[in-house]
Amino acid sequence: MGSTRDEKKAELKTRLIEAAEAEIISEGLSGLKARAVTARAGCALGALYNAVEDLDMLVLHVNSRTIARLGAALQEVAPAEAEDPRAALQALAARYAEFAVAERPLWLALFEHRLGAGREVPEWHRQEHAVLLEVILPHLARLRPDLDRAALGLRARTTFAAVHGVVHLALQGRFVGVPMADLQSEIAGLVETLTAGADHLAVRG
Amino acid sequence: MGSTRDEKKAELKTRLIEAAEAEIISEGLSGLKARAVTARAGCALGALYNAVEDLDMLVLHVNSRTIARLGAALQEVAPAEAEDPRAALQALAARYAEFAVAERPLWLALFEHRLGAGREVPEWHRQEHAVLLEVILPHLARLRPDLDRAALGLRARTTFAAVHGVVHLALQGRFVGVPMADLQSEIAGLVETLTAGADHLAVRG
DNA sequence: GATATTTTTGAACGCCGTTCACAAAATAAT
DNA sequence: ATTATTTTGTGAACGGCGTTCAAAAATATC
Repeated sequence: MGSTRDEKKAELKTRLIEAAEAEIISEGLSGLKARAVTARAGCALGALYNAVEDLDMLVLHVNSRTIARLGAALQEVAPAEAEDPRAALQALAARYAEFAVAERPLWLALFEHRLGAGREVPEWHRQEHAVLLEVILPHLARLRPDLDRAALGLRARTTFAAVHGVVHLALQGRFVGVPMADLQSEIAGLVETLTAGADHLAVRG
Repeated sequence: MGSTRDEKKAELKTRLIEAAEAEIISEGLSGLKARAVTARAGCALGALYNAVEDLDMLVLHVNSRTIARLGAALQEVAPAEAEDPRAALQALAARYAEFAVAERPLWLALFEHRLGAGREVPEWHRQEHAVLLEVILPHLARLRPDLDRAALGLRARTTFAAVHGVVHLALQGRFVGVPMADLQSEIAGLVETLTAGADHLAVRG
Protein backbone atom coordinates (compact mmCIF):
# COMPACT_ATOMS: atom_id res chain seq x y z
CA MET A 1 0.00 0.00 0.00
CA GLY A 2 2.13 2.84 -1.19
CA SER A 3 -0.80 5.21 -1.47
CA THR A 4 -2.46 5.20 1.92
CA ARG A 5 -0.59 8.30 3.01
CA ASP A 6 -1.47 10.43 0.03
CA GLU A 7 -5.01 9.15 0.13
CA LYS A 8 -5.52 10.18 3.74
CA LYS A 9 -3.89 13.52 3.10
CA ALA A 10 -6.18 14.23 0.17
CA GLU A 11 -9.16 13.00 2.14
CA LEU A 12 -8.49 15.41 4.98
CA LYS A 13 -8.07 18.25 2.52
CA THR A 14 -11.42 17.42 0.96
CA ARG A 15 -13.04 17.23 4.37
CA LEU A 16 -11.63 20.65 5.24
CA ILE A 17 -12.88 22.19 2.00
CA GLU A 18 -16.34 20.77 2.57
CA ALA A 19 -16.34 21.99 6.15
CA ALA A 20 -15.27 25.46 5.02
CA GLU A 21 -18.03 25.46 2.42
CA ALA A 22 -20.60 24.57 5.05
CA GLU A 23 -19.27 27.26 7.37
CA ILE A 24 -19.42 29.92 4.67
CA ILE A 25 -22.99 28.91 3.87
CA SER A 26 -24.13 29.19 7.47
CA GLU A 27 -21.89 31.99 8.81
CA GLY A 28 -20.84 33.89 5.71
CA LEU A 29 -17.31 34.44 4.46
CA SER A 30 -16.48 36.83 7.29
CA GLY A 31 -17.75 34.25 9.78
CA LEU A 32 -15.32 31.60 8.61
CA LYS A 33 -13.01 30.67 11.52
CA ALA A 34 -10.09 28.24 11.51
CA ARG A 35 -11.24 26.66 14.78
CA ALA A 36 -14.80 26.11 13.60
CA VAL A 37 -13.67 24.61 10.30
CA THR A 38 -11.24 22.17 11.88
CA ALA A 39 -13.78 21.21 14.53
CA ARG A 40 -16.34 20.47 11.82
CA ALA A 41 -13.78 18.55 9.78
CA GLY A 42 -12.86 16.56 12.87
CA CYS A 43 -9.18 17.40 13.04
CA ALA A 44 -6.86 19.53 15.11
CA LEU A 45 -6.39 23.22 14.52
CA GLY A 46 -2.86 22.80 13.23
CA ALA A 47 -3.84 20.15 10.69
CA LEU A 48 -5.38 22.86 8.54
CA TYR A 49 -1.94 24.31 7.89
CA ASN A 50 -0.64 20.94 6.87
CA ALA A 51 -3.41 20.37 4.34
CA VAL A 52 -3.39 23.87 2.82
CA GLU A 53 -1.17 26.91 3.05
CA ASP A 54 -3.60 28.91 5.16
CA LEU A 55 -7.26 29.88 5.52
CA ASP A 56 -7.15 32.09 2.44
CA MET A 57 -6.14 29.16 0.30
CA LEU A 58 -8.94 27.09 1.78
CA VAL A 59 -11.39 29.75 0.63
CA LEU A 60 -9.83 29.60 -2.82
CA HIS A 61 -10.57 25.89 -2.97
CA VAL A 62 -14.17 26.49 -1.94
CA ASN A 63 -14.42 29.17 -4.61
CA SER A 64 -12.97 26.74 -7.11
CA ARG A 65 -15.86 24.36 -6.50
CA THR A 66 -18.42 27.15 -6.62
CA ILE A 67 -17.26 28.49 -9.93
CA ALA A 68 -17.25 25.00 -11.40
CA ARG A 69 -20.93 24.65 -10.47
CA LEU A 70 -21.69 28.13 -11.74
CA GLY A 71 -19.92 27.46 -15.02
CA ALA A 72 -21.83 24.22 -15.49
CA ALA A 73 -25.13 25.95 -14.79
CA LEU A 74 -24.37 28.58 -17.41
CA GLN A 75 -23.16 26.18 -20.09
CA GLU A 76 -26.31 24.15 -19.65
CA VAL A 77 -28.65 27.02 -20.34
CA ALA A 78 -27.24 28.51 -23.56
CA PRO A 79 -25.12 26.23 -25.77
CA ALA A 80 -22.77 28.06 -28.09
CA GLU A 81 -24.70 26.81 -31.12
CA ALA A 82 -27.93 28.48 -29.98
CA GLU A 83 -29.73 30.24 -32.81
CA ASP A 84 -30.81 33.48 -31.19
CA PRO A 85 -27.94 35.34 -29.46
CA ARG A 86 -30.30 37.75 -27.73
CA ALA A 87 -32.32 34.95 -26.18
CA ALA A 88 -29.11 33.16 -25.23
CA LEU A 89 -27.72 36.21 -23.45
CA GLN A 90 -31.03 36.71 -21.67
CA ALA A 91 -31.00 33.13 -20.49
CA LEU A 92 -27.39 33.41 -19.33
CA ALA A 93 -28.00 36.59 -17.35
CA ALA A 94 -31.15 35.17 -15.76
CA ARG A 95 -29.31 32.02 -14.80
CA TYR A 96 -26.43 33.99 -13.37
CA ALA A 97 -28.76 35.94 -11.12
CA GLU A 98 -30.62 32.80 -10.10
CA PHE A 99 -27.40 31.12 -9.09
CA ALA A 100 -26.27 34.15 -7.10
CA VAL A 101 -29.57 34.32 -5.23
CA ALA A 102 -29.77 30.57 -4.61
CA GLU A 103 -26.18 30.31 -3.40
CA ARG A 104 -25.72 33.78 -2.02
CA PRO A 105 -22.97 33.19 0.56
CA LEU A 106 -20.84 31.06 -1.76
CA TRP A 107 -21.37 33.39 -4.69
CA LEU A 108 -20.46 36.39 -2.55
CA ALA A 109 -17.32 34.61 -1.35
CA LEU A 110 -16.34 34.29 -5.00
CA PHE A 111 -16.16 38.06 -5.38
CA GLU A 112 -15.62 39.44 -1.90
CA HIS A 113 -12.71 37.33 -0.77
CA ARG A 114 -9.36 39.15 -0.70
CA LEU A 115 -5.96 37.61 -0.23
CA GLY A 116 -3.68 39.05 2.42
CA ALA A 117 -1.49 42.01 1.58
CA GLY A 118 0.78 41.55 -1.41
CA ARG A 119 -0.36 38.01 -2.20
CA GLU A 120 -1.46 37.06 -5.70
CA VAL A 121 -4.29 34.75 -6.73
CA PRO A 122 -2.62 31.64 -8.18
CA GLU A 123 -2.94 31.23 -11.93
CA TRP A 124 -4.86 27.94 -11.73
CA HIS A 125 -7.66 29.73 -9.93
CA ARG A 126 -7.63 32.80 -12.16
CA GLN A 127 -8.12 30.58 -15.18
CA GLU A 128 -11.18 28.96 -13.67
CA HIS A 129 -13.03 32.25 -14.09
CA ALA A 130 -12.59 32.14 -17.86
CA VAL A 131 -15.82 30.20 -18.29
CA LEU A 132 -17.78 33.29 -17.30
CA LEU A 133 -16.50 35.01 -20.42
CA GLU A 134 -16.48 31.98 -22.69
CA VAL A 135 -20.21 31.43 -22.37
CA ILE A 136 -20.88 35.00 -23.44
CA LEU A 137 -18.37 35.34 -26.26
CA PRO A 138 -19.97 33.33 -29.10
CA HIS A 139 -23.36 35.02 -28.68
CA LEU A 140 -21.80 38.46 -28.46
CA ALA A 141 -19.78 37.70 -31.58
CA ARG A 142 -22.97 37.04 -33.56
CA LEU A 143 -24.49 40.21 -32.24
CA ARG A 144 -21.45 42.33 -33.11
CA PRO A 145 -19.88 41.02 -36.32
CA ASP A 146 -18.31 44.45 -36.72
CA LEU A 147 -15.92 43.93 -33.79
CA ASP A 148 -12.61 42.09 -34.07
CA ARG A 149 -11.46 39.36 -31.72
CA ALA A 150 -9.67 41.67 -29.29
CA ALA A 151 -12.59 44.10 -29.04
CA LEU A 152 -14.99 41.19 -28.53
CA GLY A 153 -12.87 39.83 -25.70
CA LEU A 154 -13.00 43.17 -23.97
CA ARG A 155 -16.69 43.57 -24.63
CA ALA A 156 -17.41 40.16 -23.16
CA ARG A 157 -15.69 41.28 -19.94
CA THR A 158 -17.64 44.51 -19.95
CA THR A 159 -20.96 42.80 -20.59
CA PHE A 160 -20.36 40.30 -17.84
CA ALA A 161 -19.28 43.01 -15.42
CA ALA A 162 -22.40 45.07 -16.17
CA VAL A 163 -24.78 42.24 -15.32
CA HIS A 164 -22.60 41.19 -12.42
CA GLY A 165 -22.68 44.71 -10.99
CA VAL A 166 -26.47 44.76 -10.90
CA VAL A 167 -26.60 41.39 -9.17
CA HIS A 168 -23.84 42.25 -6.72
CA LEU A 169 -25.27 45.55 -5.51
CA ALA A 170 -28.72 43.98 -5.20
CA LEU A 171 -27.46 41.03 -3.17
CA GLN A 172 -25.47 43.26 -0.87
CA GLY A 173 -28.68 45.15 -0.12
CA ARG A 174 -26.95 48.46 -0.85
CA PHE A 175 -29.02 51.60 -1.06
CA VAL A 176 -28.15 52.03 -4.73
CA GLY A 177 -28.90 48.39 -5.48
CA VAL A 178 -32.06 47.23 -7.16
CA PRO A 179 -34.55 45.67 -4.72
CA MET A 180 -34.36 41.88 -4.78
CA ALA A 181 -37.96 41.67 -5.98
CA ASP A 182 -37.07 43.55 -9.15
CA LEU A 183 -33.72 41.93 -9.81
CA GLN A 184 -34.72 39.48 -12.53
CA SER A 185 -36.88 41.95 -14.42
CA GLU A 186 -34.23 44.67 -14.27
CA ILE A 187 -31.58 42.31 -15.54
CA ALA A 188 -33.90 41.33 -18.37
CA GLY A 189 -34.37 45.03 -19.13
CA LEU A 190 -30.64 45.68 -19.03
CA VAL A 191 -29.84 42.79 -21.37
CA GLU A 192 -32.64 43.84 -23.67
CA THR A 193 -31.23 47.35 -23.85
CA LEU A 194 -27.69 46.07 -24.31
CA THR A 195 -28.60 43.69 -27.11
CA ALA A 196 -30.87 46.20 -28.83
CA GLY A 197 -28.08 48.73 -28.72
CA ALA A 198 -25.51 46.21 -29.91
CA ASP A 199 -27.70 45.23 -32.83
CA HIS A 200 -28.31 48.85 -33.74
CA LEU A 201 -24.63 49.78 -33.56
CA ALA A 202 -23.54 46.72 -35.55
CA VAL A 203 -26.00 47.34 -38.38
CA ARG A 204 -25.06 51.01 -38.72
CA GLY A 205 -21.37 50.14 -38.40
CA MET B 1 -16.17 79.23 27.85
CA GLY B 2 -19.25 77.06 27.91
CA SER B 3 -18.43 75.33 24.66
CA THR B 4 -14.84 74.23 25.07
CA ARG B 5 -15.81 70.67 25.87
CA ASP B 6 -18.07 70.09 22.90
CA GLU B 7 -15.60 71.85 20.65
CA LYS B 8 -12.77 69.60 21.70
CA LYS B 9 -14.95 66.56 21.40
CA ALA B 10 -15.93 67.44 17.85
CA GLU B 11 -12.36 68.35 17.03
CA LEU B 12 -11.09 64.96 18.15
CA LYS B 13 -13.77 63.22 16.12
CA THR B 14 -12.70 65.15 13.04
CA ARG B 15 -9.07 64.35 13.70
CA LEU B 16 -9.94 60.65 13.98
CA ILE B 17 -11.91 60.69 10.73
CA GLU B 18 -9.03 62.39 8.94
CA ALA B 19 -6.55 59.94 10.41
CA ALA B 20 -8.74 57.01 9.35
CA GLU B 21 -8.98 58.47 5.85
CA ALA B 22 -5.20 58.77 5.64
CA GLU B 23 -4.77 55.22 6.91
CA ILE B 24 -7.22 53.84 4.36
CA ILE B 25 -5.40 55.69 1.60
CA SER B 26 -2.02 54.31 2.58
CA GLU B 27 -2.92 50.87 3.95
CA GLY B 28 -6.26 50.09 2.38
CA LEU B 29 -9.52 49.41 4.19
CA SER B 30 -8.35 46.04 5.46
CA GLY B 31 -5.18 47.71 6.78
CA LEU B 32 -7.13 50.10 8.98
CA LYS B 33 -6.21 49.45 12.64
CA ALA B 34 -7.58 51.15 15.73
CA ARG B 35 -4.10 51.57 17.21
CA ALA B 36 -2.66 53.14 14.07
CA VAL B 37 -5.59 55.54 13.71
CA THR B 38 -5.46 56.74 17.30
CA ALA B 39 -1.67 57.08 17.14
CA ARG B 40 -1.99 59.21 14.01
CA ALA B 41 -4.77 61.27 15.57
CA GLY B 42 -2.63 61.77 18.66
CA CYS B 43 -4.95 60.26 21.23
CA ALA B 44 -5.20 57.14 23.32
CA LEU B 45 -6.67 53.93 22.00
CA GLY B 46 -9.79 54.14 24.13
CA ALA B 47 -10.59 57.69 23.01
CA LEU B 48 -11.79 56.30 19.69
CA TYR B 49 -14.72 54.62 21.42
CA ASN B 50 -15.69 57.83 23.10
CA ALA B 51 -15.74 59.79 19.85
CA VAL B 52 -17.55 57.18 17.75
CA GLU B 53 -19.34 53.94 18.44
CA ASP B 54 -16.60 51.76 17.02
CA LEU B 55 -14.22 51.38 14.09
CA ASP B 56 -17.00 50.49 11.68
CA MET B 57 -18.72 53.78 12.37
CA LEU B 58 -15.46 55.60 11.81
CA VAL B 59 -15.27 54.04 8.35
CA LEU B 60 -18.84 55.18 7.72
CA HIS B 61 -17.81 58.75 8.45
CA VAL B 62 -14.88 58.46 6.06
CA ASN B 63 -17.24 57.05 3.44
CA SER B 64 -19.60 59.93 4.08
CA ARG B 65 -16.88 62.41 3.10
CA THR B 66 -15.88 60.35 0.07
CA ILE B 67 -19.37 60.15 -1.32
CA ALA B 68 -19.84 63.87 -0.82
CA ARG B 69 -16.78 64.53 -2.98
CA LEU B 70 -17.91 61.93 -5.52
CA GLY B 71 -21.38 63.44 -5.71
CA ALA B 72 -19.94 66.92 -6.21
CA ALA B 73 -17.66 65.67 -8.97
CA LEU B 74 -20.60 64.09 -10.77
CA GLN B 75 -22.95 67.06 -10.41
CA GLU B 76 -20.28 69.32 -11.81
CA VAL B 77 -19.87 67.36 -15.02
CA ALA B 78 -23.45 66.95 -16.24
CA PRO B 79 -26.03 69.45 -14.97
CA ALA B 80 -29.60 68.19 -15.12
CA GLU B 81 -30.48 70.80 -17.77
CA ALA B 82 -27.89 69.46 -20.21
CA GLU B 83 -29.24 69.24 -23.73
CA ASP B 84 -27.93 65.85 -24.86
CA PRO B 85 -28.76 63.01 -22.46
CA ARG B 86 -26.40 60.59 -24.20
CA ALA B 87 -23.45 62.95 -23.88
CA ALA B 88 -24.41 63.65 -20.27
CA LEU B 89 -24.48 59.96 -19.37
CA GLN B 90 -21.15 59.45 -21.12
CA ALA B 91 -19.61 62.28 -19.14
CA LEU B 92 -21.05 60.94 -15.87
CA ALA B 93 -19.74 57.43 -16.45
CA ALA B 94 -16.31 58.70 -17.46
CA ARG B 95 -16.15 60.91 -14.40
CA TYR B 96 -17.23 58.06 -12.15
CA ALA B 97 -14.42 55.87 -13.43
CA GLU B 98 -11.91 58.71 -13.14
CA PHE B 99 -12.86 59.27 -9.53
CA ALA B 100 -12.61 55.58 -8.72
CA VAL B 101 -9.15 55.34 -10.28
CA ALA B 102 -7.88 58.56 -8.72
CA GLU B 103 -9.16 57.69 -5.24
CA ARG B 104 -9.04 53.94 -5.43
CA PRO B 105 -8.68 53.04 -1.73
CA LEU B 106 -11.39 55.44 -0.58
CA TRP B 107 -13.71 54.50 -3.44
CA LEU B 108 -13.20 50.80 -2.69
CA ALA B 109 -13.94 51.42 0.99
CA LEU B 110 -17.25 52.88 -0.11
CA PHE B 111 -18.34 49.55 -1.57
CA GLU B 112 -16.31 46.91 0.21
CA HIS B 113 -16.90 47.89 3.80
CA ARG B 114 -19.26 45.60 5.72
CA LEU B 115 -20.77 46.22 9.12
CA GLY B 116 -20.45 43.53 11.75
CA ALA B 117 -23.01 40.73 11.87
CA GLY B 118 -26.61 41.84 12.12
CA ARG B 119 -25.84 45.56 12.13
CA GLU B 120 -27.63 47.92 9.77
CA VAL B 121 -26.21 50.93 7.93
CA PRO B 122 -27.79 54.00 9.56
CA GLU B 123 -30.34 55.81 7.46
CA TRP B 124 -28.39 59.09 7.30
CA HIS B 125 -25.61 57.29 5.50
CA ARG B 126 -27.86 55.31 3.18
CA GLN B 127 -29.45 58.53 1.99
CA GLU B 128 -26.09 59.99 1.09
CA HIS B 129 -25.84 57.48 -1.75
CA ALA B 130 -28.96 58.89 -3.41
CA VAL B 131 -26.91 61.40 -5.37
CA LEU B 132 -25.50 58.58 -7.46
CA LEU B 133 -29.00 57.92 -8.80
CA GLU B 134 -30.18 61.51 -8.89
CA VAL B 135 -27.49 62.58 -11.34
CA ILE B 136 -28.54 59.83 -13.74
CA LEU B 137 -32.30 60.10 -13.47
CA PRO B 138 -33.09 63.27 -15.49
CA HIS B 139 -30.98 62.17 -18.44
CA LEU B 140 -32.39 58.68 -18.40
CA ALA B 141 -35.89 60.16 -18.28
CA ARG B 142 -35.27 62.06 -21.51
CA LEU B 143 -33.92 58.95 -23.13
CA ARG B 144 -36.85 56.80 -22.07
CA PRO B 145 -40.04 58.89 -22.12
CA ASP B 146 -41.95 55.61 -22.41
CA LEU B 147 -41.11 54.59 -18.81
CA ASP B 148 -43.06 55.79 -15.76
CA ARG B 149 -41.48 57.20 -12.63
CA ALA B 150 -41.18 53.88 -10.83
CA ALA B 151 -39.63 52.09 -13.79
CA LEU B 152 -37.21 54.97 -14.27
CA GLY B 153 -36.14 54.79 -10.65
CA LEU B 154 -35.34 51.14 -11.04
CA ARG B 155 -33.60 51.67 -14.35
CA ALA B 156 -31.42 54.39 -12.84
CA ARG B 157 -30.26 51.88 -10.22
CA THR B 158 -29.64 49.28 -12.90
CA THR B 159 -27.74 51.68 -15.13
CA PHE B 160 -25.58 52.85 -12.28
CA ALA B 161 -24.90 49.29 -11.16
CA ALA B 162 -23.89 48.25 -14.67
CA VAL B 163 -21.24 50.95 -14.99
CA HIS B 164 -20.22 50.45 -11.39
CA GLY B 165 -19.72 46.74 -11.97
CA VAL B 166 -17.29 47.33 -14.82
CA VAL B 167 -15.28 49.80 -12.74
CA HIS B 168 -15.32 47.60 -9.65
CA LEU B 169 -14.09 44.41 -11.30
CA ALA B 170 -11.42 46.37 -13.16
CA LEU B 171 -10.13 48.09 -10.03
CA GLN B 172 -10.05 44.83 -8.11
CA GLY B 173 -7.81 43.42 -10.83
CA ARG B 174 -10.03 40.35 -11.12
CA PHE B 175 -9.47 37.93 -13.97
CA VAL B 176 -12.87 38.74 -15.44
CA GLY B 177 -12.31 42.47 -15.06
CA VAL B 178 -11.41 44.72 -17.95
CA PRO B 179 -7.71 45.72 -17.96
CA MET B 180 -7.20 49.15 -16.46
CA ALA B 181 -5.80 50.43 -19.76
CA ASP B 182 -9.12 49.72 -21.47
CA LEU B 183 -11.43 50.84 -18.68
CA GLN B 184 -12.41 54.24 -20.00
CA SER B 185 -12.94 53.07 -23.58
CA GLU B 186 -14.98 50.05 -22.48
CA ILE B 187 -17.18 52.19 -20.29
CA ALA B 188 -17.69 54.54 -23.22
CA GLY B 189 -18.64 51.54 -25.35
CA LEU B 190 -21.02 50.24 -22.69
CA VAL B 191 -22.77 53.57 -22.29
CA GLU B 192 -22.96 53.97 -26.04
CA THR B 193 -24.60 50.57 -26.35
CA LEU B 194 -26.95 51.27 -23.44
CA THR B 195 -28.07 54.64 -24.76
CA ALA B 196 -28.40 53.40 -28.33
CA GLY B 197 -30.53 50.53 -27.07
CA ALA B 198 -32.58 52.80 -24.85
CA ASP B 199 -33.27 55.17 -27.72
CA HIS B 200 -34.22 52.30 -29.99
CA LEU B 201 -36.56 50.72 -27.47
CA ALA B 202 -38.20 54.03 -26.59
CA VAL B 203 -38.92 54.96 -30.20
CA ARG B 204 -40.42 51.57 -30.99
CA GLY B 205 -42.35 51.57 -27.72
C1' DG C 1 -11.74 76.40 46.27
C1' DA C 2 -14.61 72.47 46.46
C1' DT C 3 -17.49 69.34 44.27
C1' DA C 4 -19.55 67.01 40.39
C1' DT C 5 -19.28 65.65 35.67
C1' DT C 6 -17.07 64.35 31.61
C1' DT C 7 -13.16 62.86 29.00
C1' DT C 8 -8.73 60.53 28.48
C1' DT C 9 -5.88 56.89 29.41
C1' DG C 10 -3.65 52.37 28.67
C1' DA C 11 -3.62 47.87 30.85
C1' DA C 12 -6.34 43.94 30.39
C1' DC C 13 -9.77 40.70 28.02
C1' DG C 14 -11.31 37.60 24.63
C1' DC C 15 -10.98 36.14 20.00
C1' DC C 16 -8.43 35.49 15.97
C1' DG C 17 -4.89 33.21 12.51
C1' DT C 18 -0.74 31.04 12.72
C1' DT C 19 3.38 28.53 14.55
C1' DC C 20 6.01 24.92 16.59
C1' DA C 21 7.89 21.47 19.80
C1' DC C 22 6.35 17.25 20.59
C1' DA C 23 3.60 12.77 20.13
C1' DA C 24 1.72 9.44 17.17
C1' DA C 25 1.57 6.98 13.13
C1' DA C 26 3.02 5.25 8.91
C1' DT C 27 6.66 3.70 6.00
C1' DA C 28 11.39 2.05 5.08
C1' DA C 29 15.46 -0.39 6.27
C1' DT C 30 17.68 -4.06 8.56
C1' DA D 1 10.13 -8.63 13.85
C1' DT D 2 12.66 -4.82 15.16
C1' DT D 3 14.54 -0.60 14.56
C1' DA D 4 15.15 3.77 12.26
C1' DT D 5 13.24 7.41 9.45
C1' DT D 6 10.00 10.25 7.67
C1' DT D 7 5.52 12.17 7.66
C1' DT D 8 1.35 13.65 9.89
C1' DG D 9 -1.50 15.15 13.78
C1' DT D 10 -1.82 17.78 18.08
C1' DG D 11 -3.01 21.73 20.94
C1' DA D 12 -0.64 25.02 23.94
C1' DA D 13 1.43 29.24 23.09
C1' DC D 14 2.35 33.72 20.45
C1' DG D 15 1.46 38.07 18.60
C1' DG D 16 -2.01 41.12 16.90
C1' DC D 17 -6.55 42.61 16.78
C1' DG D 18 -11.05 45.33 18.42
C1' DT D 19 -13.06 46.50 22.46
C1' DT D 20 -13.83 47.43 27.54
C1' DC D 21 -13.29 49.64 31.90
C1' DA D 22 -11.45 51.31 36.37
C1' DA D 23 -8.71 54.84 37.46
C1' DA D 24 -6.73 59.47 36.48
C1' DA D 25 -6.89 63.95 34.45
C1' DA D 26 -9.43 67.68 32.80
C1' DT D 27 -13.27 70.55 32.73
C1' DA D 28 -17.55 72.57 34.33
C1' DT D 29 -20.61 74.19 38.14
C1' DC D 30 -21.46 76.21 42.38
